[in-house]
Amino acid sequence: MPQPKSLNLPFDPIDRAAQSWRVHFGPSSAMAAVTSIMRAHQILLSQLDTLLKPYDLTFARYEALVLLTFSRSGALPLSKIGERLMVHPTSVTNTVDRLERAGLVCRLRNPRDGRGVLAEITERGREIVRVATADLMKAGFGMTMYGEDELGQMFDLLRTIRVAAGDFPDEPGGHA
Amino acid sequence: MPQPKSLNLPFDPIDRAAQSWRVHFGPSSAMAAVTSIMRAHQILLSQLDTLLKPYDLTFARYEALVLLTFSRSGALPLSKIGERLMVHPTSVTNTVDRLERAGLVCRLRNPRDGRGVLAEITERGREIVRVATADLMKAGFGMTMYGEDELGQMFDLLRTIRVAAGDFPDEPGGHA
DNA sequence: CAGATTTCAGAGCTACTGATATAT
DNA sequence: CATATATCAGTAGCTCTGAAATCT
Repeated sequence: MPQPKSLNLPFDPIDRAAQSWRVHFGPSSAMAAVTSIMRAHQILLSQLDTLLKPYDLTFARYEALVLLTFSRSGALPLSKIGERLMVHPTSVTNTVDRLERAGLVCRLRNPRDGRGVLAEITERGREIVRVATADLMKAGFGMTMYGEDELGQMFDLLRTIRVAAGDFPDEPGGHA
Repeated sequence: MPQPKSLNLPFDPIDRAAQSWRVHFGPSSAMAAVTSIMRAHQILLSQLDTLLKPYDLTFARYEALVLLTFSRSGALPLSKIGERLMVHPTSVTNTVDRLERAGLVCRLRNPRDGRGVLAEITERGREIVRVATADLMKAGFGMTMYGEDELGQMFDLLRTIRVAAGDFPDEPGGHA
């Protein structure tokens, strides 16, 4: 049984590892939290990619498309896309390549900076975002087991590590 | 600037995306939580792999080594390794291949089941685990910005999605 | 023979390095 | 000229599918 299928273990593998860890090395809460994040990521990515597969999208490509939807003109420099999505420049090139081949995006020379390239979402791209987003929302982003309060707690908790990593300054002007 | 380096944006990109999301599609707390998990995973993996690079280990290979350390005989069937680490069988083969080539593990035919193969940690493997673990603990697993209580909250919150994914039954016999 | 374990070949995706062409 | 933007080639990692060999 690969990933998407349940593990169906009779015990929590992370909790068990944490117990062994405590015996062998000492305090293990950091290790348990890290491993939990890794596993949650794996579960979510698997579910989201499965939901998006009918549209020949990965979550990364979907995120890029949505970002373009949010922009006023429907077009953004590749550099800005990489910045917002927090991905490597070469990954952006690759992502836009795939989206362009699928006709969901087209490349334009940046009129305000000859060095740059804009990715502009096409009408077909907008349509795909509409239906894919409807699917994702129907599936609650794979987070239907959580209440609003818990989702907020998770965001707040994980904000700390993102601030510490230098993603952005820790200004109190957070979410409402 | 690649991944490990800070993004240094003047704002929280996830929070900003969540605001746009709310305007365009509606409630966005699930989306914000998912994206936060994705980013936290990326940050942590990058930091841990950097810490482990001097030992020619990835976090996945390190986890496998540690698991063997925890076993009584220092040897486990590959199938059991995949189960505990929640990774695909072919990934286990690959992981053990790399560890074996590095002399940290050796393969043995399972004496109790001719179909199976055991991975047994070598003395050199144990030594590497010792020093690598010391490094990781010194770095607090990249989680030094959190207190014990927050690490516990994170584990508890993420336990819910792991249970929902069918990893293990939701018995109250959690951690103490 | 049905089922479990492992391996292999091959594909896809993301990440990164280093080099390059272009424009500022 | 030094810097920024994007691309390309190549490497590496994990994941997964499908097929095969081996053994229970």
